[in-house]
Amino acid sequence: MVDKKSNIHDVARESGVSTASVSRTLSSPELVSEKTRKKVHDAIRKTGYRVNRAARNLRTKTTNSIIVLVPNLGNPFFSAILSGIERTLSKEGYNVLFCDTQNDIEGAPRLRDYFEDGRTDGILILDGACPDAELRELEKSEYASRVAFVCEWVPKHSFPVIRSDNEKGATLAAQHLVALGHKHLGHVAGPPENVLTGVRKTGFLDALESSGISTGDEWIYNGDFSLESGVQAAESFLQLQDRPTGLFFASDLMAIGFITRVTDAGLKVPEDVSVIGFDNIEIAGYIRPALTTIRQSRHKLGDLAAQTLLEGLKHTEPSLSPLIKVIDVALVERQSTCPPKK
Amino acid sequence: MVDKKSNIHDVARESGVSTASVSRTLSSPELVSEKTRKKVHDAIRKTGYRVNRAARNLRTKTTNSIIVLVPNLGNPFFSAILSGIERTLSKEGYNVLFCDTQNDIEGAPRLRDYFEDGRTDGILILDGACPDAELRELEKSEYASRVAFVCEWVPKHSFPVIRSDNEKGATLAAQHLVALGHKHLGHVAGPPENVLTGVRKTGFLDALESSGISTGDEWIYNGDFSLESGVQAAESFLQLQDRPTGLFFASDLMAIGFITRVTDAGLKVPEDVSVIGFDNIEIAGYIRPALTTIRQSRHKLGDLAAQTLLEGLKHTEPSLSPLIKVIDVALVERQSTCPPKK
DNA sequence: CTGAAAGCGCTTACAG
DNA sequence: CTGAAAGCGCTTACAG
Repeated sequence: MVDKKSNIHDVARESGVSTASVSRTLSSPELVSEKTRKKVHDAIRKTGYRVNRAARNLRTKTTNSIIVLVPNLGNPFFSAILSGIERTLSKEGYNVLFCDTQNDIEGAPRLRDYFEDGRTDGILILDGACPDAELRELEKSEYASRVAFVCEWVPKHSFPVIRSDNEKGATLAAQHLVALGHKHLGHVAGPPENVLTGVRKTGFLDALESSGISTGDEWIYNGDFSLESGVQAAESFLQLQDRPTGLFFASDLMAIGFITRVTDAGLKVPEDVSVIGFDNIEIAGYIRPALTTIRQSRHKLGDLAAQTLLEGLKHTEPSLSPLIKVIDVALVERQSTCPPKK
Repeated sequence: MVDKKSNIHDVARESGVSTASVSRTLSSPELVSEKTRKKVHDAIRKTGYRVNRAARNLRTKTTNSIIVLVPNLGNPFFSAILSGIERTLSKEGYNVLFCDTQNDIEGAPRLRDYFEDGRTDGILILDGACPDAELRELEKSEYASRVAFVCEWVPKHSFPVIRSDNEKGATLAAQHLVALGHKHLGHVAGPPENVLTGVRKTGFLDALESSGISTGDEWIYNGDFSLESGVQAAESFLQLQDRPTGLFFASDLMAIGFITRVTDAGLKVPEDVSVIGFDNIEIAGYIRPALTTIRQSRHKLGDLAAQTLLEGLKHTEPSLSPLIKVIDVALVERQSTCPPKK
């Protein structure tokens, strides 16, 4: 029954109505009589007609697509977030394009070009290292309400940000360690230029102060969130004369890399050093000692980000006050923390 | 200098040539005199012109997009493959759309619709559970050369398949275990309906036979590739009267789940039971004991799949003999295997 | 090498 | 409620 690809004219002919009526029964059925609707639907079934997206997009100046900018698609940390984004967006009928921002360093279009291209209706950015100039340009443009940040963000911009409650996470980590009796603590942070690095570090130190622990002599190490940098942190830790008894890591992967290296060196976790991570990636519960960590609801993050962006597409004007949606986090106590040795 | 979005007419006016010349200098510059090209490029710079994709797509009946069908975007196993796909495709100027096949169970278009929609130029499928009827329909259609499978596949179809050398991987695992002196072996496989399950299981058993080990009494357990199913396998293993001394797992995640559970129960890996995985995911080298496994080049898999599909887009006719590209695998020896106890 | 013009397949103001 | 017609922004045979 189907063979040659059919277009709206074929359907119009088949059903004996105008192309306008065909188009309307598809886009605004309430404008069309039931009788016509039925004829059109029959004809569509008979012809196997499908609306041509390119034509519709050209006509309506819309793309039905959302671009997601990810710093590294190969990093499993993002997978749950992306899954949440995809689910919500595809449910609303959007195509989801993923762009790895590391890959197209060279020929990458400027952010604004994605819009002027007619390539996207909106952009979701998971990359805090986004070029400032391009963001400023977008901010002043008519596309300002079509951009949102997830997880990471660039400070001093007015785009919505959907992120975890990093401050609370860091505070929970500090309080947990303090409650166990630790006094000499350390922090393995992300890279200095990353937004999350500052927020989590400050949150951790502030919470220590509030708990009556004078800060200033903590051991601080800057990693890059990866397993390997956890190993590096361990190397450095092992050189220390006076080692902290408890450590807060800005990512689970770094915590895991650290535990592995330090265990190989003969130390015991948590007896010799308590370790608490951040993220609660799936494997955290499966390594031994099972990792105590801060749970981030990554799926929810993606979900909410998609919803927020969709909301933004409806308004032409960007919201006046910068919109920040903070997702709750929680301490997940497992085996990698315990009271310090006397 | 840029404000209102400009179109090809603006550029034509600005440069004093026809829209045809503008279009040509962008798409087929060799057809245009250098003088005209220069005028056009100047005008483009001045106006900030960008080709409207929807219009070009409509006109050329092309989409410049490739759809990637993934069974579960949240599964980190796929991330490296997707990264390879995205890199290769975006380098060639394609948009990459990811669709989670679990998500859109309901409103998912039939495969053929993605083409008739004008939504894609090609489809890359990572999901062996693809509906057979839709594949048959595609196979007979004009789109037959625009589809390729990666990692997994559906048997008895003529689409290209880009996959790892699963047979060799299973053989290497068997030979490694046998070389260590193991005689009583077991296999934790994927789910029965998965293509990889059969291939890896058969490869393993055949290699055992060839090594002079009579097969038939191995312990076989069907998991689903996940950490949790590795734990389940361990539960079952612990009940066994006469336990195998060496186990081959169809995924690293299952191997890791198994090690964790069995270690909690007081067994020692590898002394009490040798474990070998499949995949070589990054964490495999960081757990303890470090996991002996079979390396799959996931990035390369994605890369080659993208190239193969792109190649297919150039030909109208599907290749006569089904195209199968097999990527080499290798044994990665670490700490989770050793000779059996006497 | 260049331009005028048709047309890709839709949607939607406009008129009835 | 319906249809005729314009037009979204390109590309490309065709003629010169």
